Amino acid sequence: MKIATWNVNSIRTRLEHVADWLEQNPVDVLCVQETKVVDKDFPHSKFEALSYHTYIYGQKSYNGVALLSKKPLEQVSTGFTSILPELDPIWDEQKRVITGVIDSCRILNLYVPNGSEVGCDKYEFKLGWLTVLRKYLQALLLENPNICMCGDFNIALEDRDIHEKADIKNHIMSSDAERQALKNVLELGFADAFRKFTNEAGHYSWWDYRAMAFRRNMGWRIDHHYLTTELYERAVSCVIDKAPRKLEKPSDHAPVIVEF
Amino acid sequence: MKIATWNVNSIRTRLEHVADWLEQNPVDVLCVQETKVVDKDFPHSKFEALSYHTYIYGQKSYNGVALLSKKPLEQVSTGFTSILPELDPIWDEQKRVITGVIDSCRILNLYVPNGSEVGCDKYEFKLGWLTVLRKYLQALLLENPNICMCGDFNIALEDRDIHEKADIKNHIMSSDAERQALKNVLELGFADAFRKFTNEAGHYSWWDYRAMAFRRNMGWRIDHHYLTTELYERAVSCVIDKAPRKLEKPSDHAPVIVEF
DNA sequence: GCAAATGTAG
DNA sequence: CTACATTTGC
Repeated sequence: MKIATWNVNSIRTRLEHVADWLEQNPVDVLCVQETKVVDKDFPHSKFEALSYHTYIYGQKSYNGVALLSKKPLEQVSTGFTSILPELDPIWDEQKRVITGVIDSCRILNLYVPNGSEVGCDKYEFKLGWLTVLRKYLQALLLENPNICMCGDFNIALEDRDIHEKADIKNHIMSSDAERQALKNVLELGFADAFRKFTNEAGHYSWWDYRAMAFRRNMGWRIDHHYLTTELYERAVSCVIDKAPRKLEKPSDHAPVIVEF
Repeated sequence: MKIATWNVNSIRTRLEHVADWLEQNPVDVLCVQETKVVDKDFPHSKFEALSYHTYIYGQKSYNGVALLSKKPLEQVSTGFTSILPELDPIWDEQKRVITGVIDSCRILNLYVPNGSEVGCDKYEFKLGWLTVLRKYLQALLLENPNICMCGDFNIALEDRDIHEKADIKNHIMSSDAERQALKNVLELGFADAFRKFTNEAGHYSWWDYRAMAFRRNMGWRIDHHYLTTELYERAVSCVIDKAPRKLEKPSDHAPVIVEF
């Protein structure tokens, strides 16, 4: 089974890129982030024409996630509160979480808050969101031993995941508190699929639009597949496809594909 | 000699349309309105590559006029105040006037204010601007017996120049005061080149982007060539080229070409 | 309906 | 650097 994750930075603007990529890379499930579209305007038909089922959780302008799946998904749910009803609804005001089950494997598609800059209100929201994610996963794990948690985490967990080694501790996406908050999540029993196969630095999934970052390979590896033990054992590959980032008007992220 | 006028609604957005059109229609002078660009950002090189000289008078976001000429122009000047220095400088805050001489013929390229709606401040400004234009022309005529005054006049002088005959008197671009203000200008000795050759209604140069106006030919003839007597006698054709209005992302105006 | 500017987010 | 919303102008 192949599961891909891709922050497309607007599904409508990137519609041709995403459809073309799916035709070339007929993965079982594509986890999409930053759809930036309300549900009534999601371009279902383009993906239905490629024989994909669509599951969406969108909002106006910002955020928004979707699952595109060859086979129908089961037990689809959106947001934290559908699993944790007692939760403060503020955690679902931004649409960042969608999940479904395929072949007894729960696919969890996340768009973790960016956090803007270390110490600001959005940064605190990001850290809080990750503690909510931990609780949410504890609930999921009770029912689902096999979870593929993927998406745009907006965190580079290790220095080898970042091109720039200077001032990492004060930078958003690599500060100690962010890394620790993510480690606290992973400690529930998740491992990084990409690092099962590749140990070197220099592999990234996101390059800022500014300063010709892609041409200079000044990137960050912030899009991940975190797998529970059995799935991690079964994993046979995890690769970043830089090709779509080279197209005209690309997303700033590249798709990442795991096979298990 | 062929002189064209075309409100391009942003020279940068329409750069390919205008360059392609000039290649297909190598007129001697193209008078451009609504360039919407400051002088330092005008795309000179595109037109120089087509062997055109460029003379510009632009501003940020709004208005802006340009002359594109195969042969160098002489006595180029911009704004009313360069000819009428005693004039209140408010009349040149908006960049709407550029002129130059070729083969003893003065080409005057105008972007007359739109006026928004009858009776408002902008409407009064439009009427005032036309009285200033009259004074400006009186000065020009002292030196130049042959003047081709063209551009976007934002006035349809006769009912046959408008698709819609209802409520014309209260509509911007066809109110009595606007028509009279323009007639007062023309009375200095100008005649409408287009009407030398075509008497029927149904010929327009502008169609609103809204309500599928072009598809329904709900247009207005507001882009004109007004010629002094000798030029009018020499004129051999005056045609509206609707082809560019049919392209993807067109200007709302079509070019109009006079030959004399 | 379009184009441009501004502001926000990333 | 890019995407989207909003405002202004036509």
